[in-house]
Amino acid sequence: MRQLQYKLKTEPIRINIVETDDDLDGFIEFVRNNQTIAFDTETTGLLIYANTFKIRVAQFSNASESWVIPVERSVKWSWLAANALLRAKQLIIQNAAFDIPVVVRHWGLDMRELFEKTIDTKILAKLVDSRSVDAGGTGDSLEDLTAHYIDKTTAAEIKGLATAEAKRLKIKKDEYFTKVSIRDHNYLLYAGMDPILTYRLWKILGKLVPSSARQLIGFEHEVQRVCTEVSHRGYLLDLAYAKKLSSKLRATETRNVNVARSYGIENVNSDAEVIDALRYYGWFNIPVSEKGNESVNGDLLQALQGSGYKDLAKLGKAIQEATRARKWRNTWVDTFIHTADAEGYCHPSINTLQARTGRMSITGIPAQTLPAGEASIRLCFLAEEGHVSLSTDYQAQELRVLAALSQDPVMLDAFKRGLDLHQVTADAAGVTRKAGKGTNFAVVFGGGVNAIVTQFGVERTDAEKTYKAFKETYLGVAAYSRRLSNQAKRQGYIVTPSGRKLLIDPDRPYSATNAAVQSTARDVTCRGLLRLDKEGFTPYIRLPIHDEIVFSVPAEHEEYAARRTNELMQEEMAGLMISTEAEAMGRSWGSLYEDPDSNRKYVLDS
DNA sequence: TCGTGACGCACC
DNA sequence: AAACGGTGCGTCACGA
Repeated sequence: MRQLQYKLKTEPIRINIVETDDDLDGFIEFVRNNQTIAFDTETTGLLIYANTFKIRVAQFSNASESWVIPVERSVKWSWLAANALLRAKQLIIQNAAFDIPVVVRHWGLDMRELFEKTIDTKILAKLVDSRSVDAGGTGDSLEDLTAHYIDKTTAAEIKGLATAEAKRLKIKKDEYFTKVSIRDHNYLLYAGMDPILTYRLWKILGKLVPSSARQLIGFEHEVQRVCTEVSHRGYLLDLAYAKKLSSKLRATETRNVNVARSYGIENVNSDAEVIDALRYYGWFNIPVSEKGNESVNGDLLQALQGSGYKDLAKLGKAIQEATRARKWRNTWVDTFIHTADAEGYCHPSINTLQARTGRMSITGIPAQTLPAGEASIRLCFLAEEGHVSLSTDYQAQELRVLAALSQDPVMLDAFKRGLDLHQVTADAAGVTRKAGKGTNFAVVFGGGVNAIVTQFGVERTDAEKTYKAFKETYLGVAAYSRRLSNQAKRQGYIVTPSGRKLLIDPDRPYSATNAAVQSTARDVTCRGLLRLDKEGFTPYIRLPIHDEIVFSVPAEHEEYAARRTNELMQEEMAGLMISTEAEAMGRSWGSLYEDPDSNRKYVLDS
């Protein structure tokens, strides 16, 4: 058997590499003697559901001894590794949302069984400090956490490994994990070290989770399990439609690129070229970015179209349409086509605790950033055969949460009476609903008059008037914001009602209100998600998106599903109902967005 | 040839 | 007195 040594600071680490069947006895004994085991895999990439995806190595560790099983070399070894997972009483994994679906898909293990005995160090780390490294926090990757909690040198070696090794082996970095020899010393050494570090992080982080947040540990693991099940099941792609849309977008791009070319612009994405051309045609009003660079943006292209100069208008429109068509194709449609699995399902990656407020992020199907109120992209996704799409979302979720948290009597009363809060704010200032709405949102975001003007396009005098009226009308919100802001100043953090500790930047204490609202709103959605799960809805969930959950439900039960998802998702918070609305239509997700008046079948308020 | 910063643009 | 919160992704430009 091959053994490697590593020195973690001063402590010797032993890494055992299985090379022949004779080496397995030691591994079996290790599994028998260690009820709690840290687990990790090395794979050929990150796209778990791609045809070419393979598990290369499986690693099992305690604090100082690691077993590396090159499962790629033997079905029997894969089987033994799978069995080790079944035998373990407790698994410690860094980012179980990756490794568990990997072994479920490739070794046929049961997802729920694995999640139920897993502690994810990434979840623990997020509950200790949810900030990214850029924001002054610990980050949540194994490397960043190792650097912060264990040892900087080790972290640097791991972080630099793939780059350095790719260079040494004269291959691209992306190819390293696929092409490196399964017997490569460094590859095996660092594969062996990963679960050692994970195990040690578990020991350290377990003690650091604040007492207020301890109740969230179980909750967050449940949320992760449900979301990983959703991701694992995937969302059915309408491949024929997607391909048609892709060529349509390509045609639009080509047509408009040719127009731009006739004005001397080869690359519509190059700001420098576009600006040169505009100057040539007599347009000198070029926006300047925050860093002082001239740049092309939507406002400029819009201004050209309204300029009254035929050529400039034509050029502005062409550039806008070309770049949009290209972006839509690259970002959405072609990505869906290329990442769909063999059965035609796309698998969103759901990071249940991505943002510092705890908000989720969804990549793969970047569901959170699809064009709003626009059907064509969502028409790529279908409910199952015989099913329809159902979307249930919270109504004015963040504003209701703000009302509940602040207990502002005017806001609470307005919601309880079913009034339109944007109009209530507008009326208090005698301005348009648009100004009222902008002000409501700006305040939730922690902004002031400037935010209302620049973000929501409100006249400055109206913005000033409405902002003032907001403060005078919702005295409870103002008091709540002061309270939170003072707390953040005094102790550097706030604690949300669920017990989540949110560290607030000392130079931005006013952001505490937004942090509390955003984080609590996220908790509302996640609690709803768990109630849905408990009642067996998980197989029908396709995507959670901030304040909304998208389902595929059997057509004959759509009315029941609409009613029941409403009942399960809504919840009362400090006397105010955070209510929902369910909407069902055709088979495609996009059908919820097209022709809303004529085709809508069910719209049920909670 | 890569990784990264800056930017714009999608969203809640 | 005033304060723009949280994300992901594609592209270009630039420097190692």
